[in-house]
Amino acid sequence: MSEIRVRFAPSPTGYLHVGGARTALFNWLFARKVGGKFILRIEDTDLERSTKAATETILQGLTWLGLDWDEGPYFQTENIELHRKRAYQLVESGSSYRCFCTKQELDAKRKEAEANKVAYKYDGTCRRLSKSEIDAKLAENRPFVIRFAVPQDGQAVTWNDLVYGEQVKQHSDIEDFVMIRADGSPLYILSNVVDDADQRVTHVVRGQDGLPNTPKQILIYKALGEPVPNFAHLPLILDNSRAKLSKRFHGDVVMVSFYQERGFIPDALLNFLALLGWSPGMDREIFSRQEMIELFSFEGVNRSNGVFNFRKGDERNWTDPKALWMNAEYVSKTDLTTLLPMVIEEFKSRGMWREEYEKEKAEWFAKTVDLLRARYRTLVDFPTLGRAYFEDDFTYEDAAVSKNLKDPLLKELLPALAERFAALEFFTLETTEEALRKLAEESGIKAGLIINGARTALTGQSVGPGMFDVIVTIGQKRCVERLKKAAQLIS
RNA sequence: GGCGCAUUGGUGUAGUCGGUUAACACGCAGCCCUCUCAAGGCUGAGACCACGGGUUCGAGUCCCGUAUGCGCUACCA
Repeated sequence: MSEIRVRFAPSPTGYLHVGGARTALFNWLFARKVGGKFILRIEDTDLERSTKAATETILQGLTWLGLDWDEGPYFQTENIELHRKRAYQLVESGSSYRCFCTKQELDAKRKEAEANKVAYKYDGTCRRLSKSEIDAKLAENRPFVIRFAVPQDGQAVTWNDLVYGEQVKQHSDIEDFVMIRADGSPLYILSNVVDDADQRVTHVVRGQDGLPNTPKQILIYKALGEPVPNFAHLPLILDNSRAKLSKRFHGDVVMVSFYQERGFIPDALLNFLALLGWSPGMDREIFSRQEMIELFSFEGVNRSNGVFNFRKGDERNWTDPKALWMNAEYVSKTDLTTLLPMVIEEFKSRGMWREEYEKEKAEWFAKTVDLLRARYRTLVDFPTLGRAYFEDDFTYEDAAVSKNLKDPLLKELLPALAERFAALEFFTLETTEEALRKLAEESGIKAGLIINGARTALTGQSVGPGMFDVIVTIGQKRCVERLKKAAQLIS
């Protein structure tokens, strides 16, 4: 059994989007599972639209996701000579031919067919050209394209798609497609096959939009005398109105880089993407990379298109709620030692990182992250929602202030609490709680009033971890200062 | 228009060879816990398995048709 080889072959015409990431993921999972090779090939033959920046973005995205490739990146443009050579080889062998029809002629025929409501298919005019006719046109320097001569034998192309099962396509339904343009450049349909053959790809795993041109490609493989690879087509990802996901319409949510910016953990995104179109067939949804690798199979891939459940303009659910939930799971369940570097990175990129966090306050930092994580959904939440735990210049949320700092009694109580906190010799969960409850008791009011008032005074928010954890985390000195300061907020 | 693929609650999915009160998760609602919460616990609503015919004692599961959606239909990739 020879080596199994798969490839991810994006065209560098933009960012890496979630659909592409999922295709890459499935290729990667399969390769890792069977001990094969995962190849990266950049299909940059569309010179007009391909950019160096897009290639960078794609590589960066895959790297961030941890989808490491074993070979490449290969660039399709570097192989153009081979593509051309192979096409001419087919002309020699008679399975392809030069077509001198002009675009204008073809357009006219297409229009006519449309007007008559007949399916347009190239009529094979040039396929019937005699040797002398061809030589004559060549002598006149007439431009030509190279078309594949689809067998007219009433047979069909068949293959067993690993996801979609047995497929049959009649030769008569396939037109003599163009492989080489008049300017001599190869088309995707050809380049793709030649590169896959050249790179000895054994399994073509790609989006379902590649399904219709698979028969054509199989025809090319056969004419070239190359082994036909296995094909596995993946369902597409649509939006909730069943339209294709696009940057133009949906904005940044389709870009992998956006998830990185918004604080996603790569494993969480991968986990979510994997389940969008694949299921290991069990009542579990959280899988580590290793588990996904072990569990992956094409039989588990769904055949119907998946819906990316996201609504524009919902700030809280800025992407599919399930993706957010999954990321939250990862944020709160990932080993702290694994999570910490990611959080630290987040602080660094926001200029909130301090030397002491990796020295004398390293333990404090880790504990604080651990305390906050259960309520956070993304990495970004730590420096933003959690700002008050790390910086003194946090903001008081209006809603929190009006909810918890309403009672005039607090104007006296908060400073009083500050006094008692300041007097504490040991600042612990127990001592702070005792001090606070005692104050409440002596004042004849419910502890909750002071607790919630303190919450907003200390963090600017109305939600958070258990209050005494918050108090101890923020520390004696800062608690005292903030309690005094907050009293001024009360009218 | 032609060719192809698909169709289980709002979303993602499970339902091997036809016999289940159609399962799980997200989301949603309510309740509990509690010093708060977007955290945790519990409960619930929500699917006549697209529709119509068959086959069968019995179909989400098999067959045919229809509808709908999506893809392809380029000298784009």
